Amino acid sequence: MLPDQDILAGWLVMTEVKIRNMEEFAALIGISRPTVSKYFNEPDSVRPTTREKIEAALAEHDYRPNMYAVNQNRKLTKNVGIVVPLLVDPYFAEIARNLEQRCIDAGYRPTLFSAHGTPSHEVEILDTLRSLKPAGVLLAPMGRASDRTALEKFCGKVPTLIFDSSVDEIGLAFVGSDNIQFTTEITDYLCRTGEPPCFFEMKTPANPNAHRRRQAYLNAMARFGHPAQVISVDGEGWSFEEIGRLGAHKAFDKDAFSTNTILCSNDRLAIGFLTACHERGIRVGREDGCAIRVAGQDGHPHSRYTCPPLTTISHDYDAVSKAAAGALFSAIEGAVRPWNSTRLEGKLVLRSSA
Amino acid sequence: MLPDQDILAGWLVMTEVKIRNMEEFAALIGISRPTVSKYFNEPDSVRPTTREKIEAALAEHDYRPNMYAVNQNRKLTKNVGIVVPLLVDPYFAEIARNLEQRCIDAGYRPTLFSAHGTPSHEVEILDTLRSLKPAGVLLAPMGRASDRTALEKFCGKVPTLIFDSSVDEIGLAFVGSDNIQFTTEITDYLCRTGEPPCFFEMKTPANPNAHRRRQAYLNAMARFGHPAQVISVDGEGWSFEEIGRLGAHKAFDKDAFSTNTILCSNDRLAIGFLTACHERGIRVGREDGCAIRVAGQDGHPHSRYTCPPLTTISHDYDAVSKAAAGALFSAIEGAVRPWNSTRLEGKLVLRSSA
DNA sequence: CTAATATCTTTACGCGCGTAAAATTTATAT
DNA sequence: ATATAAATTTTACGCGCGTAAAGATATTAG
Repeated sequence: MLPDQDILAGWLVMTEVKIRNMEEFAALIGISRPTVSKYFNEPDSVRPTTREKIEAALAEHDYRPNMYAVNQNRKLTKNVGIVVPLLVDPYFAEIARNLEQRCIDAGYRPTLFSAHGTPSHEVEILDTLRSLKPAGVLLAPMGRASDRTALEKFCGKVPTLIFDSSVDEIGLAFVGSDNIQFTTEITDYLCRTGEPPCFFEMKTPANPNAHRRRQAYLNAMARFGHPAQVISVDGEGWSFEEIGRLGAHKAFDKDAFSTNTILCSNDRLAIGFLTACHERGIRVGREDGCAIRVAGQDGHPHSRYTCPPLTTISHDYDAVSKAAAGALFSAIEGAVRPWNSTRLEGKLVLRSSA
Repeated sequence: MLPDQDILAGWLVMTEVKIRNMEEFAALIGISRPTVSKYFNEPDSVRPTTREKIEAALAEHDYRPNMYAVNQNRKLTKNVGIVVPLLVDPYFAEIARNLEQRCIDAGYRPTLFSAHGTPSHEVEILDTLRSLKPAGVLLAPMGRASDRTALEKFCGKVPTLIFDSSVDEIGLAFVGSDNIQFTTEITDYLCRTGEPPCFFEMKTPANPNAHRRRQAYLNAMARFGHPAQVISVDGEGWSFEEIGRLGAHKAFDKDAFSTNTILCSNDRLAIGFLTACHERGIRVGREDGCAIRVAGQDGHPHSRYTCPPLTTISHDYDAVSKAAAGALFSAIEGAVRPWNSTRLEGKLVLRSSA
């Protein structure tokens, strides 16, 4: 019960009243706590007139339910975890941003996590996540380095949608880009507009997308009747630019390229490749006077600003995040569907590098 | 109380027992719940022998306290909010990563937030943050567009350390880089090694760092006895690369540069500037045959991979985040100090662009 | 206007844990 | 061994809210 003098004080001084809990807040408006509780869980479940009263009071006295008390008994909260392998990579930052917004719009409370390129970190995140009792998780796994057992165990306990990089048949479903289409389309473009490309990649790529892309390149070249060449460079970890740069230098040193067109497995490798080209004084582009053409894959946020701007095939960020978030939400809300994989097409982005 | 058959089952099947709460967990080990509770709040506060018993049980039955129940009564949790204006900018992603790790190492639970370049988002984050009852917050404000009133109000309720971009005398303290030193040092370098630079910036910069840098440039040029030229380009928002690119084109069109050396207010502007140069066929660098020199400021993670690699003056990421996190933690743990401002020096990174 | 229905109020309990106080056991010092 | 301090157990209460049940009230349909 709220003492009368407090109500009076609140009436006189407005925002000065400190509301400690739902009880006090309800008393202030003159309705019962259970009704207020109902409002917070489903605003439409109360009569319009009471809803107005609550919202009016809400505007004046900035009370909000104690989220810890709210979630204590709830078996599933409104939390959604978003996990990416490396937030310092703007590609992941961008898709995470997109997913985050969709969660908010759907009434969930997203929390962002990055494994920062460290597999052990990924496991710790899953651990942390479990104690958050999330309604669901959107997870872009690290890939090869991921602890499969830990992932599987986690997916068994929390509704998890895998995106970006697939781990076979784990979680609710997979949503990502169609890497086959990516590489096929850009290979096709490169073949049509100049010398057929070679394929520049990491020897031990971080995730299976890279393998799909290599295979798609090989298939496309075979279909077009061109000789294929894959250049796999050394390097571990997530410093793709540096790996690309060093690998390019090494390849140039060995005169490894049998063509003037280089298709990189991803944009970050291509960025490093371009740096190496600049360092060697090699002009890159499709114009006259350029020695080689370089293309990437991903539509990395930075690809527009490389020198020359990078021709690439871009993820449909919006479509991927929409599909991923949508699939998770419908699963959370009860839809039961067998595991399935959605792979969305990318769009060619023609710029001056190739 | 745990029924005997469950204990037996636990003994036989090990991890099969589902422990629902601290009561059951304590009963399993044979100690009292309050002691277990004490352990979780301060492992050293219990006798070594009991601690061992608890940790042994912990290793076997993956029980962890319900964090919602734990935080419900706690006035301050172990949560720490980390808020940046734009996580898609690798500069912020990198410093956030650094801060996050320091929080974990210090026993706090960091949660990452990005305003995604939208001021209203920043306010919403502060709102969300309040309901998290964080022990403290590390906040890099958006700057000019921030809602000062909201910031001030928030800082009055939650121990908040401001970093990166200062808002005068708000929060516990400010930790950031010494923009004066930044610009003075790189201006000095440019003057010593070639034509004195002009200063390329946004007309309406996002945060006060830009003003400090411009002023430091003007002061340095005056001190060195060189004529100063500031080129302020149009553009709102956080798409610095595009603003730099378009601004550079416009400036070149008007033949605005009175010198062959351009010092950009930050690296992202410089990246856009370099793109414009490439688009116009202008060779950038300090070597023979280059038309202009371009330098940035920030030591952006990407600056190593521009073409040419960007000469810049880099934040001491490690020192800044160490000072920021340290100041917050000591304040949380009771240290009372008047508001103060720490500005750390940057290090010149010489690359081929200037 | 009455009946049926939707909404609200009252009352009451439980969640998982923090935490205080008093009694008891254990460790350490004399 | 005894006194003293430290750690632990027992007991008990409260936090802020979800939620169920039963009765009261308001709304809508007929």
